[in-house]
Amino acid sequence: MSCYPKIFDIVRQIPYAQVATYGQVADLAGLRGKPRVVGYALYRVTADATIPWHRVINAKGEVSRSSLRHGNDDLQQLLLEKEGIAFVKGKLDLKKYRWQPPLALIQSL
DNA sequence: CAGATGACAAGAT
DNA sequence: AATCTTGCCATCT
Repeated sequence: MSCYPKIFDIVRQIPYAQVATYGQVADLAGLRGKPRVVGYALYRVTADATIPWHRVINAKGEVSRSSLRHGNDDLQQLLLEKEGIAFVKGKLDLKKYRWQPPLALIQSL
């Protein structure tokens, strides 16, 4: 089991109806420039942890579909839509839904 | 042990 | 605007 407490902690802090990009999470987790590690961390823990993994998306504002997921690639988008996030052509408005991390978190970089 | 892979991002073309 | 290239690093084969 990989140990990425920071990443989980960050993701867990994403509020309802908001999303964060991998780069953003990586940045806040002290992994500046290593968004892939975030993806991997989530990929391994998702099934185990109770974190809002669906609120983590790529920088393009789309949900990543790999089909290697829990089993459902549409699930993520579905959950987000359920939270009130509007998808347009499989993409969402990052300007609108992007999570703005607490200042304390930013300063702890 | 070495090479390939991947839920990505930012810069260049 | 869209696609290609490079960087980065844990995990997989």
